[in-house]
Amino acid sequence: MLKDYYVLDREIHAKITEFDLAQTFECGQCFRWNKIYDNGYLGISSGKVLEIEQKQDRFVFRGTDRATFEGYWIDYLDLKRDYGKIIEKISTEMHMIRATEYGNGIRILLQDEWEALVSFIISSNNNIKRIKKIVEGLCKLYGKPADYKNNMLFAFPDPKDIYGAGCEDLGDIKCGYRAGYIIDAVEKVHLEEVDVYSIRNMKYEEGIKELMRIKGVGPKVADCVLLYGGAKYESYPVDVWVKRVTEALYLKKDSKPADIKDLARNMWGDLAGFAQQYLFYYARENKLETGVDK
DNA sequence: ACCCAGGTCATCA
DNA sequence: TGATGACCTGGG
Repeated sequence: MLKDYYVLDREIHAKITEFDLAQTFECGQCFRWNKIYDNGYLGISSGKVLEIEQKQDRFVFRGTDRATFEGYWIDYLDLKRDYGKIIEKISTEMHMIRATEYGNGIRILLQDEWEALVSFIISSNNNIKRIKKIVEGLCKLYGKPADYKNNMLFAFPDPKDIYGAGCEDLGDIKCGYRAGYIIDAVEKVHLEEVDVYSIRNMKYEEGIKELMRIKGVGPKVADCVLLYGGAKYESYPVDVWVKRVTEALYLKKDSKPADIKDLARNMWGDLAGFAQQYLFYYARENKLETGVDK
């Protein structure tokens, strides 16, 4: 966790344990952080740009100031949470011990709810590379530009920025049949038929029901939005990878999503979301095949 | 050509 | 409720 930090020459220097940029930004939870040099990432969230450089447990934050760092990025990067303690709590057997050792620097980001909603609508039946491309296209089309050291970044557009557009207007971003889902989300959120900005104050089940009123939002997408944008850490999104790895390690093949979620709830309780992230990263990075633990 | 990718929808029993 | 196909798009 965040130990101490100081501001020097418009840079913030900090010592943070249990934090790795590559693991955190490439574990599949977010789509808008890019590596710009070795151990350096550049991203934008809620219209705020941030560059982060890492050397072991030392970090340098650039492009921000003390007030924004304290008022926004500490929460976004979840720097106050003791991940050592979480790892200790969920590592009750050897598989999770291995997974948490492998991804011991993962942190679950507190993303903007609306951005998480649209991003994970786009994620359905899709691959991460193309998801990133489509999200970026949407931002370039409707988001506010912000330049940073010769990099042109675009904020994720608000519902009002996209409202009025039709599916045909999204043609250039190549999101296929998901265009209709995005437009439905824009309309329902903009017209306040769905209150995505209140999911952090709702109970888990309530949040699921609220989100699933949008077309293209099923159980998996709703789980992701609640975990990554709603801070609902009991959420256990079950996608092909998590299904595969959970079955291989703890269950049998062809289990039902409900059974997989029950197991997660029983084993990890309100920390299931963290467990899910370690398992997902572990399985995907090691390309674990069905039933085979390499 | 076929299958897959951080699934969901419509349809049918 | 639960099972079955179809589905934009791009890469292997």
